[in-house]
Amino acid sequence: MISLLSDLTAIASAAFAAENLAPEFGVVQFSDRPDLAQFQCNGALAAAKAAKANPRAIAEKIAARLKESPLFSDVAIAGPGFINLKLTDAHIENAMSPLAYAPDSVFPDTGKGRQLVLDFGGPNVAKPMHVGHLRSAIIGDCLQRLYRANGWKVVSDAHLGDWGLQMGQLISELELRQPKLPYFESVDLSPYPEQSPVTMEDLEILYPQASAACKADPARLEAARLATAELQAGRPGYRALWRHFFKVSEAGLQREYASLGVNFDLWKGESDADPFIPDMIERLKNDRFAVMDQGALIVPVAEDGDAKEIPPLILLKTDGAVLYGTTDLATIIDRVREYNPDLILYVVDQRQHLHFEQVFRAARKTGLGGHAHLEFIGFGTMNGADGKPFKTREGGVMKLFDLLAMMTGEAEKRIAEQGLAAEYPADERAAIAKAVGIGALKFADLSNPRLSNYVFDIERFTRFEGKTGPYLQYAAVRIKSILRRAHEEGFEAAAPRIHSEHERQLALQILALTDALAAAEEKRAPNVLCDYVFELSQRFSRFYAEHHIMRETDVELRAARLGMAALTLAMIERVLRLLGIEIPERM
RNA sequence: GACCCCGUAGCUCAGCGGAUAGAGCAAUUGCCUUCUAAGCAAUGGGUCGCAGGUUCAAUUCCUGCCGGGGUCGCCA
Repeated sequence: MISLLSDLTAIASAAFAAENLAPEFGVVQFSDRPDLAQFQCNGALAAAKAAKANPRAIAEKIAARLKESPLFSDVAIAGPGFINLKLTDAHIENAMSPLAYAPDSVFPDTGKGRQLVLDFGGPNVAKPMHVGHLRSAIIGDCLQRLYRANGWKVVSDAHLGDWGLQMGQLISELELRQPKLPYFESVDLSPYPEQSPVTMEDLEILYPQASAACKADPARLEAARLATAELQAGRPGYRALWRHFFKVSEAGLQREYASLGVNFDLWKGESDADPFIPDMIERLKNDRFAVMDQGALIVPVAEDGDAKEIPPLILLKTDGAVLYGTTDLATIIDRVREYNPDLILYVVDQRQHLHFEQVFRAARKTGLGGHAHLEFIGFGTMNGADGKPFKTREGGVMKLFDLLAMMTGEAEKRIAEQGLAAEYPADERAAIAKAVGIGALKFADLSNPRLSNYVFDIERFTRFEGKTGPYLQYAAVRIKSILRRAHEEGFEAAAPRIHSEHERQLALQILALTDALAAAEEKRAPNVLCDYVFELSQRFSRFYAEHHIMRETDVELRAARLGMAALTLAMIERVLRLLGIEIPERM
């Protein structure tokens, strides 16, 4: 692992310590002024403030010590006391050399020995997946890949919504339509039929109608509530029917996630927490954490110093049914018992922030979270051109399946427009279009900071120019093409060397990946990776425009440049893999 | 009403205590008989919502205001 920033920070910290100043002042960062330096340390300014001393005088002392290190080709003081640093080319080349034969050594071992559980706050059973679930899937998938690559043990859970009111709504709706089905007898008639009475298509029609009926008619809502409570209480026919709903939906959801290239270790749902609920409630009542209030069983979670009143977490409704707060809390018990995680991340829409704040407080207060740090990873919405959450042209919620088809179609159009892949077999062309369409969508989504809302603009996302997924895929394909030709010509590659400013800038960016990976993990921010890989591709393009590799007659120089190209590709591949974006072999 | 997020170039967005505020798109201008020009090089474009405050230093932190989005116990 090569973390230039950590290494340089260690050296600068030692210099501060040697001057009897706090080593924390030695933080080194990439330079804000690339025209002046590669790296900078601003610690002298802060140290001067703390010691009420002259910042330039402190900077002079630190710089004098740094100049003793053979790593630097230049140590300079600028402005009020910035310490500007440049590395020697020899050091940059040395730092790159391990990467050339072990590219995976870029990954920082930040997660070593630590366990992460990733909760995707998944879609609801019996409802089709739509764009609202897109960001959770894309961001969550990127995070699971990133944490795994950085050495964490990761367990990801789709965590389907399968235990709430929507199940009762479906059951009572179906009961109304087909009262003769055995599931509705109040006595246990098991074994129930193995064949589901409904298909996914049936559910997609059934649910909106049930939902609308409940909105319009209080009696229907009451029936749905009752069915929910009875399902949770264990009524055999309802449980059997519910299992059919779950199975039928799960198959459909797995297909949709797979087409997006997203996989989970666990396909659990809220219902999997059910066995833990009775004990949990018993314990929380005994320990006086849970109290009755207005007919419901709640856990008060207000804390001193709250800027506003935080409502309590409701464990049991007046009718005895549980809510998602209950299952979320019980799920923590399950996860602590099963994995004893250090960290649990919830990748869920920002609008659920308050809900998770309540759950986390309840977990902390009652101690049932073990030593796990619970963290809410919120995200903004994908909006239409009108600034409202993205809808179909007809105003309905767009299904994920349709969105992916739309992206692939647009990609196909773009590829054809450019006359790319024209003479490739049709199936390869289709595969490229799919990779480009999905890559465009994922990159557009991930390159925004998580919390920002963004506007869906298919035309912009699928462009091959600018900061887009297709641009990056194409950049990688171009490098592949060069390497393939070189191979055909029998040209050897060697360790990358620095002969020009373009090579120096490219090499520094290659070496910045470890720090970018660590920063992306720490901030749980995929956009850091997007920024990194875009900058890397741009620097490669400059290098590529300036230095013609194949035409280079100096054999050693050509070999070093091939090595640089290969190393750049290796880094782009690694980052795009973390983003969940495929790179075609050719385009 | 309270609380949370957001207001930065024509557009979409970064940056979030430091040196000349960045990128992509759009605009203008060069560069393809040369590794895929989907690129590269260059130019123009900003009182960082408004008003105060803290600091040697504020787009960045604090307060107030204006504008947009969101949330506020028995849905998820």
